[in-house]
Amino acid sequence: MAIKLFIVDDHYMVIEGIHSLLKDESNIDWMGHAGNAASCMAYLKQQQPDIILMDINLPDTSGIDLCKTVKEKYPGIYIIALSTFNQQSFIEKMMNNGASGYVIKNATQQELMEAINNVAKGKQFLSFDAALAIRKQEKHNDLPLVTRREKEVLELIADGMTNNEIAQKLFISITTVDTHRKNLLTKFGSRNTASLIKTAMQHNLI
Amino acid sequence: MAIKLFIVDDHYMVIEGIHSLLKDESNIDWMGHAGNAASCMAYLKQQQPDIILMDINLPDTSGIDLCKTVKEKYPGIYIIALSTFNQQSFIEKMMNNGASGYVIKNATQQELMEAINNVAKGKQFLSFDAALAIRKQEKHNDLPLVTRREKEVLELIADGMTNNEIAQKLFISITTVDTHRKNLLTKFGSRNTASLIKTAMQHNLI
DNA sequence: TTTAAAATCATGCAAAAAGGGGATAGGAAA
DNA sequence: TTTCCTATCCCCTTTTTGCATGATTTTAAA
Repeated sequence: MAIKLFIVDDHYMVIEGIHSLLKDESNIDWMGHAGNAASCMAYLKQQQPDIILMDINLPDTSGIDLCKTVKEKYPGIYIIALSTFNQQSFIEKMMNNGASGYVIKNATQQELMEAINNVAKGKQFLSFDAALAIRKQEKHNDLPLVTRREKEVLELIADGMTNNEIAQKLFISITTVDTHRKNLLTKFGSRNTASLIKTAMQHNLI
Repeated sequence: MAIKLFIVDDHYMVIEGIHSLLKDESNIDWMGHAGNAASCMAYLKQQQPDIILMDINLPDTSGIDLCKTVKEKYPGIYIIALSTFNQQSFIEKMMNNGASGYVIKNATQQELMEAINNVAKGKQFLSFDAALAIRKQEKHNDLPLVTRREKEVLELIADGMTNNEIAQKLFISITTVDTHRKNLLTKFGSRNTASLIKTAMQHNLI
């Protein structure tokens, strides 16, 4: 029985590339493609594939959110995340949202087929590079753990507010805001606000 | 006479996609591909294509830098930038570095061929979306114009250095650094360093 | 070559942040 | 229960910024 495959990606060249890679595979039933989250959901109302290859960057909703939505409504569909980047945070988020695999867009035909076949059997599959990225992240876990309140304060700092203004906005004392600020500096290993904001943004925390 | 075409892109699926799109075109001579800047330069020592389709994001050097290098050594080769994003800054940088065209990766076969044919004749070509992005940017030019020195100072600020340290590093007076800082704040309309760094990063200036 | 912009330098003051030291209360986990 | 974490609060000192208001010299463009 052929595996029914559907693709969500806004890049025509990528769709064409995958199609070209898989067109000679007898056990793949190419169902078509969608260029954004909305038309993907519309398609799923009509037909359900076995596996969706889903790009992380979509023009409307992000692939990460779409993945969650699809899995909620159609838990039987397996999803393989597609991405240009093997960024730990993306991989994690997709897997947490129910994806069964993660393949980087420079994967070979063999790698892609391996991913599809594994996932079709209910297994998980991570690209070699993706697995590497995850392991690297596990080793030196350098993204600081900020608490809810700290993140809140961090965002207000980034918006240009002073401790005083933040204190008024959050109905807490200036000294409390100052403490959070100091803790943020310590956690990020930053010397001052400027480098704090920079590294926080690099970690996508703002 | 067929147009000799070479591709630099680190994503196998994209290469396969383009290959698939162009394989039936009689006036395209597919010369092969490179997955990074280094192997592209190595290839060019042996043979020179007429046109290079060049991805902006490469694993080693960025496509923006590679474009400049190639045009310096082989000014006769036309370069078409390939990108997932139609970000004004990327488009501008590539064109400034000698690229003749900019095509987004969701371009159709027709659009791609139009780009190649135009560029082969020495003309310029921008994807519809890319042209739109450029025009949009020209209209409400909200990204502040920072001078070389200001940008230099900005980056050092983002690295957590104080005015004093920056002054020592750049061999200028503290008051000069302070002036640059003030001008940056004014240009960005920021209230303080925190929001300055945030908006600067959002504009990809850091 | 004239003009405009960029880069350089200065003084003084008020506001804010950085860095040091602590303290208390509540909740979750061990 | 005790320990750890989070969130809250306070005092003090020094450093750094932010803001105002000036000026001179390169450098680039018209």
